Amino acid sequence: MDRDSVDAHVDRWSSFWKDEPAFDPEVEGALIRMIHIQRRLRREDVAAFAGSEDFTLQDYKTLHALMVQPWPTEATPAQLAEAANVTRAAMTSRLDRLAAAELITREVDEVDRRRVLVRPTQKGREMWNKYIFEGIERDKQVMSALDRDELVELNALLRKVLLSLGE
Amino acid sequence: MDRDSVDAHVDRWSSFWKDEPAFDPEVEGALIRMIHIQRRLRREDVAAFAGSEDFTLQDYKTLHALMVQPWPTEATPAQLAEAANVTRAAMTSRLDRLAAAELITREVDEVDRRRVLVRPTQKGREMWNKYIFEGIERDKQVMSALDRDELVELNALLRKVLLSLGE
DNA sequence: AGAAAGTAGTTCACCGTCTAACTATTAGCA
DNA sequence: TGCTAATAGTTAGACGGTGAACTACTTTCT
Repeated sequence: MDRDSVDAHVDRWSSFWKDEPAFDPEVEGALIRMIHIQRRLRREDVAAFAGSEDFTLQDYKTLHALMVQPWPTEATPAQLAEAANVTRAAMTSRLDRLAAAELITREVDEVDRRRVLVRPTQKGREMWNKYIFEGIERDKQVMSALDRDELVELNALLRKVLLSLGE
Repeated sequence: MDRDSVDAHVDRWSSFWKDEPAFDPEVEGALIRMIHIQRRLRREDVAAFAGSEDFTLQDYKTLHALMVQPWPTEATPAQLAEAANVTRAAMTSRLDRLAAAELITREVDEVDRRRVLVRPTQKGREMWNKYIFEGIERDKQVMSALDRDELVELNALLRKVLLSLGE
């Protein structure tokens, strides 16, 4: 098996801390590798939206968080903020943008008038459709080194971690 | 094997796109799970530095990027920017903070006077030592669901992906 | 050697996100 | 029923990051 740059990094630290049981090269290696994979994917996503002026990657991610909701496709700002991993305050301005572009609607929930229900417009659905498949394709490309069995195995391992964290 | 929230998410989309070969639930599942694991870890890191006013998580990450360099422990701002995944402009202000706190020194490289060499001070090394082990401990906790063989297997899979990306 | 192109770091203006109020609404409880 | 606490969303101000200039220095090419 070939070695990657993370092996070199982790080896250095393993020898530096050879008497220190706290440092686990396999744990650090796995986490650093995940960061690198995410970083690569993010850079490709940014590049894909580089020319897009009035529909940014951030707009897309927000719209995606909405479109990915179970039927009926709607969510509160708080839910979208959680999904997009930003504060509700940040989500407010993101939704302002999408609403101004008529990609979503915001409607007060009559059952609980504190809540707002966000829904995609037809235009919003079409916009999402225009980008989602390219995104999926980039995802596939990034993971293309693994065959089916390996992907299944990878998911089994990651699932185990996630379940242990109580999500 | 138990199912996690990502399974539910991916299953929904699999049925929605059952005639669409582009969508690969294993690819999407793996990437989303990596995001969730990273997010969890980040939140714990943020929480660990919540009370720290004059030495922030960002300060720590920057200092860490430096301390992690091979001997002699030094780096240019550009290298640190790459490691920390921020622009050189952002790294300038980060280094300003660390230099003001006397945790690093900045010195013009006499061999190539365009370059600046950043080095930790004794105080910087001590500060890093004060936090690094807690960080390692958090990392271990997050991955504690996997035994040794599983960690090795996980790294093998991630390494394969990373090598295919040409890093 | 001298001009042009390239590179490293910094500065600046702009933008997105965060924290901390604040408003409106609902839930809990005496 | 009323009073308090909690919750959802928004607003305002501060902070950090980005991209684009700009300066200083080095490399390349003729």
